[in-house]
Amino acid sequence: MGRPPGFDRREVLAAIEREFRRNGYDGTSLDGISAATGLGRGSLYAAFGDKHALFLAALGDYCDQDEASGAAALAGPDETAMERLRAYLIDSVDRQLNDPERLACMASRFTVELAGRDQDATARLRQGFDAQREALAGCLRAAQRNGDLDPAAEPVTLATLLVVDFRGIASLIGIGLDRAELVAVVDAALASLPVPRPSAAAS
Amino acid sequence: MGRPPGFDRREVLAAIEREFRRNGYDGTSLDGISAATGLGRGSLYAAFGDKHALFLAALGDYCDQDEASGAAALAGPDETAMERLRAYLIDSVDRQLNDPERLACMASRFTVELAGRDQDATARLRQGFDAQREALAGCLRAAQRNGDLDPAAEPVTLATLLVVDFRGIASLIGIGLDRAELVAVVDAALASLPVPRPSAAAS
DNA sequence: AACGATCTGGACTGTTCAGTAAAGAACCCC
DNA sequence: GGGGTTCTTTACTGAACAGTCCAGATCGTT
Repeated sequence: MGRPPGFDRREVLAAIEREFRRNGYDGTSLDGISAATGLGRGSLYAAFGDKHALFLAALGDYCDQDEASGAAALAGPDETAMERLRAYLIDSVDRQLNDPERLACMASRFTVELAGRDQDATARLRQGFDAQREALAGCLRAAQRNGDLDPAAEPVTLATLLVVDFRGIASLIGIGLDRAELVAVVDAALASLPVPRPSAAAS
Repeated sequence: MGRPPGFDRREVLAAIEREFRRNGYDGTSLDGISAATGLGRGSLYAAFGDKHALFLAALGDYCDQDEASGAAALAGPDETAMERLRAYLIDSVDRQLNDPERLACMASRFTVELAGRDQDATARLRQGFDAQREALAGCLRAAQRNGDLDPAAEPVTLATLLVVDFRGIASLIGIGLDRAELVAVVDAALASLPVPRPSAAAS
């Protein structure tokens, strides 16, 4: 009963996410969001609440998708764990490079902008960080099982290092590094993972 | 001739820098800067120009100091190059951890916030990036000369990787990683630098 | 086809913003 | 100590902001 909403929630959230991603939290106005989504302010307030709630909805939606796609990209058989790792990192570089505005991902951007200021956002970002790190750690454990990685290495620490690399690269793309440099950095990061001791030969 | 300014330019720039660093570019108001510096808007405009010029002055001042202190911390005899490298990274972690608000450094913050939007700022940040990378590359070359690092490794690529680590860590401190984790990541990053081939024994 | 519930979009409010202008205070030089 | 130059403060302007509200449009239900 009553009139149904005339918009697709996912589409609207995607447009909102892009608006925040481009302009930052403070730099984004409700007028801008209204223009980007085609919805009036009244509709936005009725559907999502105030600016902060609106932002959290967009951030949550982004994180949900990011966590799911990351976990999917890194899951698979032990034999190809290292390949998946490289593909995951290269893919994130290319996705940002191919973005029409080369915008950093939501996570990188708002971890810097909102940490220590917006507890709700920080909590959601922390959850995303944990998920990304755990997905990477799982892939590293697979690589260890396959003999591609020193079994004595601590997967969580190395996974943290990879997230650090991931975020650092996302930050620095905006400064003008070209694809070749970025790929070289990714390869250097992967090449530097501890190889198995010679005594413990691989299968 | 005429009345001299009643403030210390460096002090004022430091206060302005902190204000921008805490609130971001869009989140910083001239009222806030006025309160933080004790100067009226008129004085600020007369001394530095508009908000953008004011920001660039603070950013430039920060970068100048950062580049100088980084180069100084990484310069020294070949024998202790690896120690300097570790001290440099640990030191940057501690400085941010000890910051009363755990604010990320100017470079990390504004590379994310202003890339692709503020050409002047991006250019200055790029210059800072190049300086940091070159200082790190110099230290890596020293380590190579001392036999601590594979002489076949490309110092600039590894230096880029270290800047990536540096920026990534700066981003992630805000998310709540504790010091032990961060130190472990720094050590993992350093441990993973390519060691010399066994055939080429050190001096 | 008419009702009522829900959605929609524009108008409105009070606040804050960046930037300007002018009046007043402080200082150096002569 | 006076004059002129520079600094400092305050008040002001027009625009943009977040958030609210309501009249009208739209659709499922009966």
